[in-house]
Amino acid sequence: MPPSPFSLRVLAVVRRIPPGRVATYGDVARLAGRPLACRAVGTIMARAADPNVPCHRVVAAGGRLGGYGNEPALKRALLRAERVVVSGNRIRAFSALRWQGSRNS
DNA sequence: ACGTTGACCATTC
DNA sequence: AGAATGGCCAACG
Repeated sequence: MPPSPFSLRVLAVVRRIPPGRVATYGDVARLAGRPLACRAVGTIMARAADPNVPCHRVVAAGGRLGGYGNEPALKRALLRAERVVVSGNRIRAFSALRWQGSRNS
């Protein structure tokens, strides 16, 4: 079934997240034009099968890892692979790594 | 720190 | 069409 425009918007935003940086579901929702659609972003991510979208760079608020479809440990590993230091369920220097799109990429 | 509650949105049943 | 679900978020108790 064809994805909704908002889904594509969300995917587009996530695609723009630079390596080594992260964004929260809320941020992605905001950048996608629906500041309150944080949940929808989760749903879209969970169902999105687009390999171009590094959904592992999308984390929960407060620097928490959030979840991941099948393997949450994989998300952690992927982030670590991009120099993002993850401690337990939390990201170190999250505030610094957080990409809000309004800054320089 | 933890569970609950309210709110918002897309997708799936 | 209506209800339930989900990788949420923030506020409250």
